[in-house]
Amino acid sequence: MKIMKVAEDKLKKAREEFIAQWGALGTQWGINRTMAQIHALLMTSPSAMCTDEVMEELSVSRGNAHTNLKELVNWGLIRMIVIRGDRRDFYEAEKDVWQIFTIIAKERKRREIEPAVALLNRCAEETKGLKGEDAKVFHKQVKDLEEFVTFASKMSDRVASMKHGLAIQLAAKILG
Amino acid sequence: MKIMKVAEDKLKKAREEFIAQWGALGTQWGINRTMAQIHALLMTSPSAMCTDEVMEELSVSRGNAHTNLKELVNWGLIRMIVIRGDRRDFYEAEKDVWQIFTIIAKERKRREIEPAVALLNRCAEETKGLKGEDAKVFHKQVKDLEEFVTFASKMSDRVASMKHGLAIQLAAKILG
DNA sequence: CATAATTTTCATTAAATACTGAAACTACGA
DNA sequence: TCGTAGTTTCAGTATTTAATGAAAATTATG
Repeated sequence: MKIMKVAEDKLKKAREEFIAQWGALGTQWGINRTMAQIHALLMTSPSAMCTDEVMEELSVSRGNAHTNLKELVNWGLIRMIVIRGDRRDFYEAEKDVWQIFTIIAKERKRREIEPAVALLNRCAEETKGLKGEDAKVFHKQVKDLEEFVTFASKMSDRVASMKHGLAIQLAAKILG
Repeated sequence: MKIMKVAEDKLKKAREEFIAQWGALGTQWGINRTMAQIHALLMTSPSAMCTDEVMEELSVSRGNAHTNLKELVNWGLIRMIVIRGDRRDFYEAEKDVWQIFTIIAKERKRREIEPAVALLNRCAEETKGLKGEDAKVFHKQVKDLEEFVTFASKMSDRVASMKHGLAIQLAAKILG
């Protein structure tokens, strides 16, 4: 089609920008560009897509598309679906923002918080009761960090396990 | 000193582990290893340190030490101090965990949240009122994300600007 | 002002991470 | 059982990011 309606063109441009930039942002939060782009693509797609469509839309290799689709399935941000009479695997994104948030919070906790807590625990334990100025300073700092991070972790769990509506109520209290 | 007391040895081991592992964790949250290690080193140091001491302790180059010390000062996680009669710059870490938390939250917001909000705003604006199934799907998703992220951002501000004591009270409510 | 101590910059090198493309594998229908 | 369409893996390559080390700039001191 040579001539495209202005509205269609606008949408296409906006969507392309969204996908490209979401990919760039992804690298900021420690997920690779392709993974973030696929996520953006599927979140804003009106229908499920197969691997080849993803490859085509983002101009990436099959291996790259495949790896990142699987990773997104692992996270729970997208799911594989089967279409009757089609041998290919299709994928669709979770679109509920609260769900997306809780999934990401859970994953971040697993990768960023839990190892930190484990380390802090270990270091606090190993230096408990040691004498001397240096040991005191070290132990206190590590202990303080441990308590704070453990606490923050519990809070995060609590909030992430709420129903969307309840979380909104809580937020209203805080902001109000 | 050839022979070291057991207690000193234990402390040294624990501190070395803490610094090494904190560095590894740092890479998970998108800050480079050296920066995280310097932070760990200074947080658990009983006194301020100069660049050469940092280089020595972590076995890193002058350039690397310098760059990351400056970056930590920028963040506000450490500060430069002057010692009478010594030309060298010394550095000491902020040790209060609530302060550390608010500084990190602020920086993360600036780097991760704000650009996302700007993008979502732009994309929602550009597709407002467009006709067609695809445009509707795109606009709704982007709008939902925008609202959620804006909201989360406000919450984060609110919590980070609280005094430690108040935050604890609030947390007690949530956990209670 | 000269010089010595220290900090800062930056071109180069090294390390970590992401991507490609082709081969191996799997499942299915003829 | 063979051929085909699709999926999965992975060695090699490209890209991105971090670290080095030496030179340039800055600052204090006699």
